[in-house]
Amino acid sequence: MPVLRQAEKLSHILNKTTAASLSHAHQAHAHLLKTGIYNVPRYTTKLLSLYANHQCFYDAENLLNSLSRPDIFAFSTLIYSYTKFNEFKRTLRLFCEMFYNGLFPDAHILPSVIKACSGLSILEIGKQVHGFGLTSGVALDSFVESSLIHFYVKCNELVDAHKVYDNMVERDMVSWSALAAGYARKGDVLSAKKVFEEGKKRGFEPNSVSWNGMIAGFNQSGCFVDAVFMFREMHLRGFESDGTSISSVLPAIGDLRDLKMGIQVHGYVIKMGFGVDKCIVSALIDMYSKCGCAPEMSQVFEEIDLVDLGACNALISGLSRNGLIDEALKVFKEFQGQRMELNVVSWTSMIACCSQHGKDIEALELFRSMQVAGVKPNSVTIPCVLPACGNVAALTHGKAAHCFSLRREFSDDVYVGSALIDMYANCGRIQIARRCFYRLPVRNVVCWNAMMGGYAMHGMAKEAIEIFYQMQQSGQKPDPVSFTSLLSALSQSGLTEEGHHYFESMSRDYGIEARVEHYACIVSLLGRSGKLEEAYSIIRKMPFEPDACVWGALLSSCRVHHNMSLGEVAAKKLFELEPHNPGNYILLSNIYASKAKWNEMDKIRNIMRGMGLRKNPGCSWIEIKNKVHMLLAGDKSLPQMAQIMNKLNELSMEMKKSGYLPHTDFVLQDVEEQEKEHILCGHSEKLAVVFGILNTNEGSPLRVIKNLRICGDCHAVIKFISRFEKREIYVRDTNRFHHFKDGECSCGDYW
DNA sequence: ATAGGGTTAG
Repeated sequence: MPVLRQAEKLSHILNKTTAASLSHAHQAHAHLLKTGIYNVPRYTTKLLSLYANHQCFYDAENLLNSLSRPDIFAFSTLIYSYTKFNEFKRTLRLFCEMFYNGLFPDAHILPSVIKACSGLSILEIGKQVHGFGLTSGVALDSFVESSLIHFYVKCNELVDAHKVYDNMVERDMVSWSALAAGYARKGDVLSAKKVFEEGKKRGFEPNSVSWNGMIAGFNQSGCFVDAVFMFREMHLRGFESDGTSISSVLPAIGDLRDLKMGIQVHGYVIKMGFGVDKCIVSALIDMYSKCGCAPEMSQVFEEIDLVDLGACNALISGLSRNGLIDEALKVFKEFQGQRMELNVVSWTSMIACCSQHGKDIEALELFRSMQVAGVKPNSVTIPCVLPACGNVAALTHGKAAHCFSLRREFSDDVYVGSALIDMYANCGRIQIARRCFYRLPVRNVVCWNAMMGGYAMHGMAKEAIEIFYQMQQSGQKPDPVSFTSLLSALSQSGLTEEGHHYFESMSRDYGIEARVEHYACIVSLLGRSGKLEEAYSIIRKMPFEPDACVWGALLSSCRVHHNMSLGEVAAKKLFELEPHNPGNYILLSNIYASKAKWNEMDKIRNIMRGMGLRKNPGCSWIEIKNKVHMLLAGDKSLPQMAQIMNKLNELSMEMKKSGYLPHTDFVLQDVEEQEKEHILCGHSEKLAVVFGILNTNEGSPLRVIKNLRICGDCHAVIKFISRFEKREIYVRDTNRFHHFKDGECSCGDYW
């Protein structure tokens, strides 16, 4: 067959090849191979683009590699497609190969290449591409420059983005809306609006992409008021919002809890027929959930014709946000049953829901199930599951999650890092927490606060103060949380003077007004050292209403220092603020008990009984050989209970011999006559310690975590055990570690 | 053939 005829045939096949039929492409490819017209760019380029649009990248690259002299069109076709399908690494590889083939990119290819650099957020490579563009002159093109602006914005280099913008000969709508959106995304409201206005001054009307970029940008940087403002402005200027603007503004409306506005937008959605848009529906569900409207949220979900995953996820997190944990779990299981392909967001939401609402074991179980289900946890999942590990001392699970992050290379993420610091500190491994902290290449305020909080929990005030100064030396300003951590560290160590100093300094030197949690810290700081009157006078001078935490801090201090009159004041307030919290009644009745005011004590107990309130069950966790054991006071079902009781008896004999007497106050009021005989009552932390002694090697330290405050009697008993059994014992209660060694405790006597 | 915008998890 003459070459011409063959070419015609090929051309015919290629023209027949629609997006739907790949077989024609393969046929044409075979034809190319058979004939000698392999290097006719017209055909190969067409074929390349067919392959690429079908995402048959293997075939496409095969074809490209078989060309003896691929031209620039062949490369640009494939590069364009790679970028279009987010195959950014392939884009960059091909870009390099172009140079090896002696070809130089033109202004048509660079935008795709730069977009790939944006997608991968690799600043260095992008800068090199930029440099090449400048030296070759290719960068003097508005398309290239716009993509460069976007690239620098994406890499958080606003200054460079602005430089590109400044050097442009002719700016267009795309360039200034990209820059304005960049400033909006960074939260620089003034610059964003300035650039936005400048475009208008030059005679360009913002189009829908410009408006949407601003709304989305403000939304992402937390400038919710500005996001909603832009949305309104857009309408005033006569722009109809499209689906994108709606789904960008709804989260902002939700965060502002602006239900009225939300309902208006919902109405608009219905009117415009946007109700079929997946993103909008998810955003509506999210908005209602943030406004606390669980029924409306569920209704939007009910009305969806074709349920999509985004909406399911929004529903799960919405239920969780509104405290409907069991509902969320039910819905999650239902979706699973309906063979819904749950993704990493679904699982992560569910895990977060459990770990945020005290269902730690469930969270750990879900984390395991998700991996069994073949869904890979990501850098958001890890910080959701780690607190659960910390709460129940599941160090092995925590370490596994740590290893997982190392393998997947997101252990350097600031949120993962902070959660790791927190988890290790909560599991009593402050040195590992410390190592994680110093390993982090970049730290934000959350990391610093986590480290300070860890030291606080371990009563290491000196180290906490050091971190407080280090963070400032490294240019990180403290935030309100930093002061909470710092003050609680000082409070744990009884550094009253210093605590007072930093409390004053907070507003004076740092411009941070004391929040209610800071008042709670300073009250417990003063209360701990017995300065109860001073604490009370601070409460009275507070510029806003003290909450239950503040009064609670005062009440527990009164309990420790046996101050009845102030204790009654605090308790009275607490009974108003949280009438159903049994802890407050118990504290007050314990104060009465310590003063032998049996009548008053009985009165409080009767009130409790009348309200049907029972003491929160105490429980402790201990991890032994990779398994977490939960111990409940008086749990008869524990297999080793008999052994534990034997051991307790043995210990109690020893204690009697060395003259130990239990506290005479509240502990004995709570227990059965028979148990009083044993001196050692059934409190869970004590059970956990003995359980640990029975099940671990001699000399190895024990780490126990308790959900409530450690009991005074247990405190003394564990001190004894630490000496008698020659064990280091760490017990963490609600906010700190008690380190028992050689009959001493790191925080001195019972607190 | 080329550039800019969206939902749900911390």
